[in-house]
Amino acid sequence: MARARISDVASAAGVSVTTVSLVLNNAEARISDDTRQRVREAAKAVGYEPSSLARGLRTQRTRTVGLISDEIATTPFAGRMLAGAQDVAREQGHLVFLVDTGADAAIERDAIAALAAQQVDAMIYACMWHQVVDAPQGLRSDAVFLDCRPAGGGYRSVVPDDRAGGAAAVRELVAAGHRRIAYLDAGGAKPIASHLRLEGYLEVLGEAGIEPDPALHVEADVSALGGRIAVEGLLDLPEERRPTAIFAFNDRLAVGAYTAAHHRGLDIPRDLSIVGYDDQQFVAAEQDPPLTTIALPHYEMGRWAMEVALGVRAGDEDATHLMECPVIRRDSVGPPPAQVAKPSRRRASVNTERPPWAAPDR
Amino acid sequence: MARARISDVASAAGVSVTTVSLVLNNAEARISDDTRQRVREAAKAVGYEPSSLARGLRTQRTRTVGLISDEIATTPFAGRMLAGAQDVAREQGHLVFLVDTGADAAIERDAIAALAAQQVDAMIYACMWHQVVDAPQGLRSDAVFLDCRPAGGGYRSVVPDDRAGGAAAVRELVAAGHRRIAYLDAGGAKPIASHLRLEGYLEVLGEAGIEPDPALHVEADVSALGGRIAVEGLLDLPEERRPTAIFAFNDRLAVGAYTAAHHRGLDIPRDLSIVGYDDQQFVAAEQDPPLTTIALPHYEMGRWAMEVALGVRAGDEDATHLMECPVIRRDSVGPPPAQVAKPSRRRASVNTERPPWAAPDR
DNA sequence: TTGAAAGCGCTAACAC
DNA sequence: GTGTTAGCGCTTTCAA
Repeated sequence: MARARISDVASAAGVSVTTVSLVLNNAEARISDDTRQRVREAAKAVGYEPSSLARGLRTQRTRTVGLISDEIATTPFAGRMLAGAQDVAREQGHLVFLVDTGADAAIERDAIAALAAQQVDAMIYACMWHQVVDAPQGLRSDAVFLDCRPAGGGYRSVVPDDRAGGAAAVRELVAAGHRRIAYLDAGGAKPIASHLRLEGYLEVLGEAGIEPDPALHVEADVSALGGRIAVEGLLDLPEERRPTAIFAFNDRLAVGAYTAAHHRGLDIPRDLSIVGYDDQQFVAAEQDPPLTTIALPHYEMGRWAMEVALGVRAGDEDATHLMECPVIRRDSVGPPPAQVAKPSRRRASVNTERPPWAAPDR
Repeated sequence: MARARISDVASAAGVSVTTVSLVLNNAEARISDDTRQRVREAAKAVGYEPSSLARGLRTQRTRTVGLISDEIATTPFAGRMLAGAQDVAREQGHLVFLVDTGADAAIERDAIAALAAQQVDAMIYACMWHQVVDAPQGLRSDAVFLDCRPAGGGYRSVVPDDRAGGAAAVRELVAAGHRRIAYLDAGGAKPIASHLRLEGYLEVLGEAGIEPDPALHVEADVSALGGRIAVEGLLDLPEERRPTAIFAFNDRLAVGAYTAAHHRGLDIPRDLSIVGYDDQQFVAAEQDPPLTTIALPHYEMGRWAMEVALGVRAGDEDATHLMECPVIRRDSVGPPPAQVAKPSRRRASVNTERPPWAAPDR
């Protein structure tokens, strides 16, 4: 059977369509309770569901929002942003159009046009990871950027506070007593977060009066293998320069550090402490031992973006909102192995026996 | 400035709206090339973009599809299904409404109603993993189920061929020479795939004339830790009953198997071969050594579902389409360690030397 | 307290 | 070849 229209409800209830519309939209209007009742029953009886299309055409508001992203939906890293955005959309009675563009400019342009043709009430432009992007042509000026910032400004945006996050990570290590802390950085086309986290790292080293050792700032291919290789290099350092703790740019790199440590027969955190970044779902918590890390507030950023886009929350015009990255304490951080007073003759080598400095010191 | 309407284009080009509509929709109609040209220019000049709302209202086709899922978008496991579905939607000029319900029945019901009110042309009901579900009330009968089947039938659906996938995994191991092959199964509320893969396992054991050993069918909590614990049990078996290979229900469990093996000082694949399932993005390939596994054809299933939903492909009415799970060969499978003719005195212990039987036998 | 009617922007049957 | 016009299903102004 065809969809019931408002006129069907009207005739079933013996009133005009105006009345039906007024009742169903809970208008203030003075309609007798009796009529209200009749209309509601009639609507239920004929199975009436208003057409969003017709309503949208008339009101010029569609209760619809477009979320365009590079590939957050089809990649396993940032899905929680979608959850946050969707939850808000649902709370506000909106539906979301999602389009992953694979970072293809042509697809992006078409998507923006299609979304505009749909007359979405709001638009969110999201990235899989924190970056500065060129705002796509044709993007409406009230769009909000999620996990990225437009190169020229001019839009509201939300990104993680990676500098503070990096600082928090290193502070965690300093508080445990570490002084020789390496930063296992991302190599190649360094993401902006890598610079920011480095700043946090240096800042805390400064606070703690630790002289940064350039040898402890290493770069790696962002993968478990890349992390492993770089950490092997770190562990090859002469003992007195070897790090007792590693702050990894992200959890994948941290996983590589685990592998390198295990191959050396090193125990985490007894012989080496590690803190990651991202709190990647189903990886950070599943390491052995579970990885202490800094969480990317994906869900919260998703919520923030949608709230601002829908006008539920006021986002400062043309400003970037920094969102806190909380420390997730698990079991990969402990006190450093006891100091060796003077350089020993031992060379870096595969340790199968428990190293002498490995006894916990508290 | 307000959106340009079709009438703006018409007056700019000095023609009627009919002509504009005909031209812009590439109708066969007899319109002079000259007019076509003028209309196109006028449209571009005023920046005309047709309103999908008005068009949808008039034609009763919205070029829009609703994809409702439990949580494929917000969880890191099945995002590629979305990529497949989206790619097809884009190719067909459709936009997709995505709603993750978190498997909440009330949210699901509301979402279905909202999507119906939007007059989506098609609807896909997707799950994060292969399961049999109760078709939600109110779901239109031409909806297609993705990675799940409706309990009572009556809908078109696509799921992975887990039985064949399980068989392929075990065949891989048998071909490498293994006879003592464990199935590291999912415990608890066993997913339907667990039964199916077990069938495949038993089938291939039968083909190979291997008597299934109940001690080699173990269950684990579906997590790396769960896998590790279960595999430790397996490795504690007396040598002659100990498995030389493990087929894990999924990659997460396989990761646990890696951990257990490493703690025993066992090398993969020299001392123990492992095959996983899922080809989970960024985990299977990043293991050390990279994990041989069976891929879940997420992208292809997503494509299939959208193609059928949009009528690009004929899906058999009320039938479940089984999609092949390809073997992804990496480096975790090798020949079994040489047989020890009679129980030896060697106990399970950390092997640092390469065992004499480790030479490849083909 | 309720109803008539205009109109949101478009397509398509029909007329010329 | 091209134009007129009737709706698609709704909201909302204005009148009664």
